[in-house]
Amino acid sequence: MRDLAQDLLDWYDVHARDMPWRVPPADRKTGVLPDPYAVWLSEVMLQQTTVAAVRAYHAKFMGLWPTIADLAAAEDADVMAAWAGLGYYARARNLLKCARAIVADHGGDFPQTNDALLSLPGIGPYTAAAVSSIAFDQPSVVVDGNVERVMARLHDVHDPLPASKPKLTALAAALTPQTRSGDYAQAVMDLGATICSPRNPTCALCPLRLRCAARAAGTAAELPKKTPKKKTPTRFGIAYVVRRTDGAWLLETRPENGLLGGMLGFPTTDWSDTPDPAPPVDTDWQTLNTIAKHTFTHFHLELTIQTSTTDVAPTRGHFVLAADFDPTALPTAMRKVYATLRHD
DNA sequence: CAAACGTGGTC
DNA sequence: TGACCAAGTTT
Repeated sequence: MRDLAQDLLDWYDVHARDMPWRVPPADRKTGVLPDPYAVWLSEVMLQQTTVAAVRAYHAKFMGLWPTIADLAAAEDADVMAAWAGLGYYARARNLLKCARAIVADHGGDFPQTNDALLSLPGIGPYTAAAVSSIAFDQPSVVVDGNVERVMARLHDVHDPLPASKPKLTALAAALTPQTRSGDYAQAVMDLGATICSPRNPTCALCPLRLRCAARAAGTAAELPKKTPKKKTPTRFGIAYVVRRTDGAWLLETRPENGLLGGMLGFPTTDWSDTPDPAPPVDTDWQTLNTIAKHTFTHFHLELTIQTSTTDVAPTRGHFVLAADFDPTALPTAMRKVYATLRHD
């Protein structure tokens, strides 16, 4: 009886998705492996993020910092600015920590084993397995959202996530081959991203359809089950937009930890049900008619915008000359505040 | 272990 | 409009 993994690899040989950080299966068969730096960068960017969103950022980072030594030597603010808009900013902070640790502790060479990678900042179970298998062909067990879904359907597992994760991981481990490990990891994820998709899976085209338990039971589309989430609350705040009389903008680098940590933005109040006003300058304020709205993972935010022009020294933040102000270096929530200024 | 942590696309 | 979803990690 043919191996499930072999069926998947045969499918991947024909249907592998094209990505700039990848080496196609035909080339991998001749012994060519991808640049581990490019693979690691892609995997961190791909955490909870679509391939479509990652492509441009990956190209930008590889252009600005072609090697891990270049990235390790970069300024924090430049890296955070380049990451702006991609989200989950702790990833960018940990990306730098990881690059510097590899340069300082590993001579600039990527660790090749799952366990060694796991000890680095921003590298958890998924990323350690992905990098060790894709960049070094180690037989690590890669379990991401795609693999969870494929395993849940293949074995018709109805227990809800995240409680069922250990069971799905064990099923994935039983299927992981000892050879072509990198291709296999990418094959399962490609299958989950295309054929075995969350909604309307195209089972008729699936290389595993004849041995899929959920396909037989007619339950594929409703798996994996997930425990229901709470509905997202709305929080409120004030964003302060201060211009100096020479046109300079008052901006503030947010604290390392917490929401939008380490990112540049306009000074704001805290974000809560009833925020305390916290203007960064003692001056007269004008309130805009339009409210900037933005949704984060776990709450909606409605920001009232107050503006002023003053040369009074602020109590927090720093002025950035108009010529040096780049709105694309702001996270999306702050870009919406900026965009509101000209449309209000 | 549950919660925090972004964003853009889709239904 | 709103809820769900995407190659998770950290605390």
